[in-house]
Amino acid sequence: MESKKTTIIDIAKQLNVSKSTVSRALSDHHSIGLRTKMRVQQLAKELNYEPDQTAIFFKQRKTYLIGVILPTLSNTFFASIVSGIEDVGYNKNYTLLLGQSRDEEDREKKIVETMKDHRVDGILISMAKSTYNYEHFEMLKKNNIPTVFFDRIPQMQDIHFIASKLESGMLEAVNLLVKRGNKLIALINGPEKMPACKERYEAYIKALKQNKIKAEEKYVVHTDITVEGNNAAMKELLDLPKRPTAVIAFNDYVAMDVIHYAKRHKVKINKDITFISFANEAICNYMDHPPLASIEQFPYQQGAKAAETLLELLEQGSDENQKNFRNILLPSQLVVKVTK
Amino acid sequence: MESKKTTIIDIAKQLNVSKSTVSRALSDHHSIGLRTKMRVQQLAKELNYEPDQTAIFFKQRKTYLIGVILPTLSNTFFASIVSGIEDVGYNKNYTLLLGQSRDEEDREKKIVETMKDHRVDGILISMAKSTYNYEHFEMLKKNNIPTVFFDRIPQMQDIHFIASKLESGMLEAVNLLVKRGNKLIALINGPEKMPACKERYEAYIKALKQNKIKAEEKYVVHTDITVEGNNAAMKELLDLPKRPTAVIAFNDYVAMDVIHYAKRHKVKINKDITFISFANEAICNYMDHPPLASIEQFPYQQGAKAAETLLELLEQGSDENQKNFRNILLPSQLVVKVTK
DNA sequence: ATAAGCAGCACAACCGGTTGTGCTAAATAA
DNA sequence: TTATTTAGCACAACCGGTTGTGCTGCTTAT
Repeated sequence: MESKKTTIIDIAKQLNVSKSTVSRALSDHHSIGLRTKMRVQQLAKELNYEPDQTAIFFKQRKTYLIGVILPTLSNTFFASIVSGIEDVGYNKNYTLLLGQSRDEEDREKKIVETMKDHRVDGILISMAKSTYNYEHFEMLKKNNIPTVFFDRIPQMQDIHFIASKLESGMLEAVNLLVKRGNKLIALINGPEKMPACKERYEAYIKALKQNKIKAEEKYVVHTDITVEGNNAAMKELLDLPKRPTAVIAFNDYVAMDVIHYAKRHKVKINKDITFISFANEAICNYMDHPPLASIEQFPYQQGAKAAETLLELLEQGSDENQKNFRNILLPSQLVVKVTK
Repeated sequence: MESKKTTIIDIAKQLNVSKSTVSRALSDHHSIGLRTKMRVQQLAKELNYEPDQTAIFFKQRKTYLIGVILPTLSNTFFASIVSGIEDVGYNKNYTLLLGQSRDEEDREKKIVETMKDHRVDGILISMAKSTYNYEHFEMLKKNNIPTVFFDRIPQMQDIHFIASKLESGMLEAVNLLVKRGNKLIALINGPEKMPACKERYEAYIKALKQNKIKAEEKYVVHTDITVEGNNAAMKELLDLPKRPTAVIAFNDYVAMDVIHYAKRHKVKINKDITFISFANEAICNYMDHPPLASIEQFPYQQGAKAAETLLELLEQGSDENQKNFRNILLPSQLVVKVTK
């Protein structure tokens, strides 16, 4: 068990050459003679030499690390995104530094600091719910650390971001519902503050308009995404004088709850009321009464695309990074779960 | 926009002091006078000085990085584990380096190399399915990189590991089934090569024995965890001359499939045949006919414990690390889903 | 008044590589 | 044969900090 790692200097001493010679010999520099090259390389192998990357990183100012900051991994959506990021990074020899903000602004800020301290080459962020102050994002800009936001985008000018465009999926959903004869289409949306909520609402309104259905406020209800909140939202809809014939739920989990609730209240799923939701999680495939369809947002692809975008930024000069800001919106897509 | 980062030398020059003085002033060393300390610290603030961690890491031979290597994040179980690891690491100022082996031995090896290159302080690994050669693990040992294995443990001597002990949960499961009058208890196990599979089998045999039930080979079937495999396994059991009255499934996903299959074949769930499974995923709560119970393995806690263990190893000397090997088995626990 | 002690700081080595420059000897050209 | 090139290597600076040692000048004790 060799006690210490062998360095370039150890090799230099044993061979009575200078350490620069060793360095160049190992990197196959032309100004080193074949004989010495061989000797160095062989001894390096014998001594099990491995360059100290921290020294190299230190010298080259490049770490091959990319920071990933997101609310939590305990969420299939984000976990898939990270999975995509890692795959892309792996192929280009980048390693992920991971931090969960837990949706807390302070923790997010501290993680950003840590990432900067570790001199990551770039950062991918999905913002915490509670983040209202953007100074840590501004700081990244000032420090010229390439940053790409994904999914949860801050309201800032001149940033790179990538997100899923719900519009396309929502339109498909409404089209399908209308084609099946639905005219009273309700929306169970999430917490009003969330950008994702606002986006769904706008897409919903737009899709209705395209189908020449006039939107009615009472058919849009909100849930805080707890079981109780979900049930309450469904109750609200069921209590309406004219029940909706279709419900678009904030996501699959909400859909599961409200479907469960509706069943308990004698609603025939996808007959009396047709359900459609967001995310297209695997769970849907195992439900006895899954929603008719779910709008897939392709988290893995989103993560992969975000990583690719960041890596492109890294390859080009830092001047370019502050110019052409990439604002990428990936289309979502309706996936029909129940065919019959 | 300051073009370059300010260094300790910039400060030293402007104040006409040596860089060592600046360094010590910033770290509040006692041998520096109050006046200079103040001057240095103020200028440092003005110039927005931030120490270059890569230089410090390089000098101190400590990175505050811990590597996490696992098959995939696209799996609730592993994602939760990482979530637990990150939380513990965060509180002790460690950051995670993440790599997915995708269950490929080569990729696992390459990731281990990368982690070592990045001079992580320690590593947490859950082994890839296909890993049969352990030389990269041995290498970690030789290089004195503290390593803790979790969940998927290699068959090696003298390693630290942490895993979930299925025995306790399995015993609870069988006890419950027997209490409810079941005597023909089947096991739908996973791929025979997987250690998790072997462990379930042994726990199953042991639990039966404790309940004085004699195990019959035909009541133990295997699935490759595909939908088809799951259905085939269930078919095998239903085709038996004497159908089992209870089935313990490899995990919740398998359970969902086989329950689905059984229902299609007129089996009354948890009446004709009682189901119990592993993992206790959230999905169970949304099924119309969930298994009677599921054996929870507390992945988040497992991750947290693994991280704590590694951090303890980091705090003690490297001599100690190679002596008292921590083999921790966390008890699993039966969670009853259906109360009526 | 002088020696001893200590506060306060500078100098330099070090971590392990990379890289620009310069020296020496052999090879080639004049 | 002498001048010029060039191959092959050594030397040293550098990246940005940390840390051991030594020097200076003031304060205190004798």
